Amino acid sequence: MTEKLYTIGELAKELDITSRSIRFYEESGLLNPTRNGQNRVYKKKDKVRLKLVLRGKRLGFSLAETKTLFDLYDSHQNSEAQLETMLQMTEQKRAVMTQQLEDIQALMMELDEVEARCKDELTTIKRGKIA
Amino acid sequence: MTEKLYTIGELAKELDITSRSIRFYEESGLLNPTRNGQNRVYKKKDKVRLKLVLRGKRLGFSLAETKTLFDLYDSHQNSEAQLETMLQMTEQKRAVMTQQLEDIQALMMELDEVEARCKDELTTIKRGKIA
DNA sequence: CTTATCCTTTACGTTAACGTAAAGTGAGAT
DNA sequence: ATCTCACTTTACGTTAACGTAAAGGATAAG
Repeated sequence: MTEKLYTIGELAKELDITSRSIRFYEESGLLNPTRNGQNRVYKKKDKVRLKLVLRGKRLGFSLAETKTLFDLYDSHQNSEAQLETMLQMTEQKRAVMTQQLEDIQALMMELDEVEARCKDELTTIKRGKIA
Repeated sequence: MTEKLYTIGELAKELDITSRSIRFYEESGLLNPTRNGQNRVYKKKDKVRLKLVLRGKRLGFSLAETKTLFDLYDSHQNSEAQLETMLQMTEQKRAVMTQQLEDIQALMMELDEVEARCKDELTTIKRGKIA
């Protein structure tokens, strides 16, 4: 069973980003694809990493933050200091996400209201047109 | 009952941002405080707006997007086109937030795992120290 | 053989969201 | 009176995350 490989273009298309972005993430130390000659070759593992980067972005992580997490995760040294740094970061992120959850819920409710009003208004307008 | 008023510094301190940011938001058309001479005077309504801007930021809204929403909300013209634009935007944002919710849940679970491992490792290390 | 389509590197350009410094105004305390 | 402090405007600087153009190499199709 041979592993599935990707070119940069394929990955870009599939994840709906540009090749430039992928190269930039590599420049930033977030990816390390192998090479076939001068061309980059991405494996499943690389794709997973890339997806993690994108998820991080959606959640408001900077590339630098994501890199720190990757580095911590990669270095399997697990020194006491490292672990505590890790726990500290997770704690912090948890707080941010909790806040985000609150924000999302609040905004969702407001969107519901706005939507209801809009639809109300629209039907009123249309009734006017009929009459 | 006289309404409570704020200076820019008070607002900045309370919301933990800089005065510069608040001025920048005004420059961007998001705020319109009254003046006492040359000094800005903020009322409750302005504070609410500012809070909305900050919540928007936490959710990944650009200032431009927030402004568009404010403008749509402010202009009470409620033309059919306007309303449909509004509905379209809310729909779009709802999608983004749904994605964010998924992302948060996924990450939360991973954080749980990481935390568990870290704590495990730490107690192991400490047991080693005792022995 | 050339045309097209990927890929590559190098390097300068761009945008958002402020930071920061300079220079000045107005009110209150000493 | 002058000092201090919070406010003001103007304007240039900064950072992240790419965009984009230039110039070229490799491979498959016509």
